[in-house]
Amino acid sequence: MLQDAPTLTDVARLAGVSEITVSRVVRNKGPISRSTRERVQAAIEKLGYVPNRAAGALASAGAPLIGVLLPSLSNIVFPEVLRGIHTALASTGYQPLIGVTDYDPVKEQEILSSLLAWQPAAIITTGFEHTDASRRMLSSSKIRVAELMDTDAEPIDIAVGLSHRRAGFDTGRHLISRNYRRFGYVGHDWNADHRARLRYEGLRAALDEAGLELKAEERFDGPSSTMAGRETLAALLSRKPDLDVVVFSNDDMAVGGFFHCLSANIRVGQTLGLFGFNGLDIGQALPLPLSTIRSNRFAIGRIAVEKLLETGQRPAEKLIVDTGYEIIAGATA
Amino acid sequence: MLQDAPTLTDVARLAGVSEITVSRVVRNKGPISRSTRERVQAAIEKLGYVPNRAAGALASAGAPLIGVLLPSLSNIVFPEVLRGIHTALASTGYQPLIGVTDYDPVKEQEILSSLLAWQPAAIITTGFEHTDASRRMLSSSKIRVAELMDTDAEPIDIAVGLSHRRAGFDTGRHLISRNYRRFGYVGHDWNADHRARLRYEGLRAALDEAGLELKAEERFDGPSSTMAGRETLAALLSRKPDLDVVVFSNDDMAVGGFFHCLSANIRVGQTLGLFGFNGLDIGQALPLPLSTIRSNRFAIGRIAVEKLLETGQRPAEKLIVDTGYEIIAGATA
DNA sequence: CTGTTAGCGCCTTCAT
DNA sequence: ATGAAGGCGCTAACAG
Repeated sequence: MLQDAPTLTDVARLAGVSEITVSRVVRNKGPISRSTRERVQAAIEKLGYVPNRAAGALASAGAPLIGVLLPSLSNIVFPEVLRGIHTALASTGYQPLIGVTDYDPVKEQEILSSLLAWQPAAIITTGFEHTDASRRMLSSSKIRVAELMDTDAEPIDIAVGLSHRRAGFDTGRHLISRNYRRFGYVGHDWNADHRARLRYEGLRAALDEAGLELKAEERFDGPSSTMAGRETLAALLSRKPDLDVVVFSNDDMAVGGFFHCLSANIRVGQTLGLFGFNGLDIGQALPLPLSTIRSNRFAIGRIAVEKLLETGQRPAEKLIVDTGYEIIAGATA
Repeated sequence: MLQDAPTLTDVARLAGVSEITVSRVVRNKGPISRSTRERVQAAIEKLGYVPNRAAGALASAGAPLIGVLLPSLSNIVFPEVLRGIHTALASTGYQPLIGVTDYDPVKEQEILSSLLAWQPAAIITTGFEHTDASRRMLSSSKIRVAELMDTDAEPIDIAVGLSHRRAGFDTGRHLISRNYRRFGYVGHDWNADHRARLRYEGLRAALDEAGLELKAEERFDGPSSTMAGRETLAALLSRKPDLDVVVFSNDDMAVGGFFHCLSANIRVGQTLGLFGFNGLDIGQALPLPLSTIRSNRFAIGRIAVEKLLETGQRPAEKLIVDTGYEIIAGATA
């Protein structure tokens, strides 16, 4: 801590006012005459006073913090959500307190309880998969809660995201309309990534509707990565070489698939179509821009914060904000 | 906040002991008899008691928080450092409080002061470029401070990172030993990214020592990205086609350069060598693994936390931990 | 527009 | 091994 950090009392004494007056100036709250405000501000600067947030939080039963629970920092998607959160928070005086759950609801519960111990103004979490205890903590508290990424279930308070099922469905529809018929799928571990599974199911539904089927699928047993995409596509094609398009669980995997095609001399977009999900920059910088779906990750984070801070009280109505998605036609499918 | 959250008092009453006894059980501190501990723990579970951290922080003049200042979340390097920090923190009871500075020392200073307001146990920040005011806040407080990424200057307390100047120098040496002579350089904005500039200077020094020079260089005016690397290499080669190797400010840029070569039918590793910095997964998943240097970003975050928590007091001696780097020979240079 | 009073929930210090 | 008293720095609620 700061050594001998000055307190409200010190400032008040120097400015010749009471503590509460300084407090009001600091928080910019309540009516203060121009002259006292200036006197107080001078004293604050002179002493280099910085309010003690712990004291403030205790006295007002609430901290200017937003608890943020992310499943992972390895998947670039979540740093981007976090960037959106940070951007929206920048001018508000709130700060994010971050926890990483490793896609584990039990770990989420532990971290949640330690975040709640700070009496944050709101909690931002990911998806709808929580333990009963987490759900209870969140419901019995009255703080605002945003569940991000997904809109395919009923939120506790606010949901911000997109329908992954529909995104998968539209992927299928889009590719069918481009005359692809022999579909393959390359995925990663979806016990962890529930939303990848929803997209897969949407894809299957679209194929079904058109009387088509997945000719082959292969799932890497681990998190998504470029290397995993590369190796898993290789494995898929060695089993089933005559596919005309492969849908990947996300762009990381698809970019890896693209690299495999380069190595194996497969003409992407002609012999074989490739389709991703997310619309990452890397995919669009490829020699052939990746065909994919843009999920609006930055917007998800930003909008979540905006909605959460609109009202301190949880409204009667649950709110679902669909941030949508767009198909990026690209050149790989 | 939790509605009617139970307090120490409630637990104490239920367990038939005094508050301080409960406090001791919760913090696992001081002598407690087996039987009272169990009685108290039962009461805690029964009530679902969660300690109020704000009150704890106020009473003990210090919060179980680590302030973390990162320049950016867009550059994958920093989420990886953060991952290391999180991993090391996981079992300690400390939580990270994160601020993003956008490479702006003034913004850093503002965020620093608001982090310090929580009385954190330590501050982790990036590089050595701080405002005088920041430096004063950090010095006059007695809390531990780690400055990450870099070891090319004197730290306030602890530095954890690598010498970017030497990394640049070794890049030059390595490429010269592989008989490259006609060097080009593709960079990004180094007003923001000071360390990219150090690597550049190291490279120049190595060339100098060998009686060589940079035949051409081009810097993108903005942050590094795959697309920037792609376009900037194209620009460089259109001006100066007869280079035999190009060094990039980092892997993102180099991967973009690789993509340009694919599009322009330049045979990488034969007609033209490419060299990056960081050792990102994406570079190693390319059809030709990228020649680059592995910086140990995860380790930097992890070690910083370990060292910071070793002692609460700042030791007399400043500590510099060199996490080193390795040349990844790769296949592109 | 400014001040007084009374805690917020916990921990430190000292006693027993 | 346990407890009593007091205060950390701030703010809510009310007065004036």
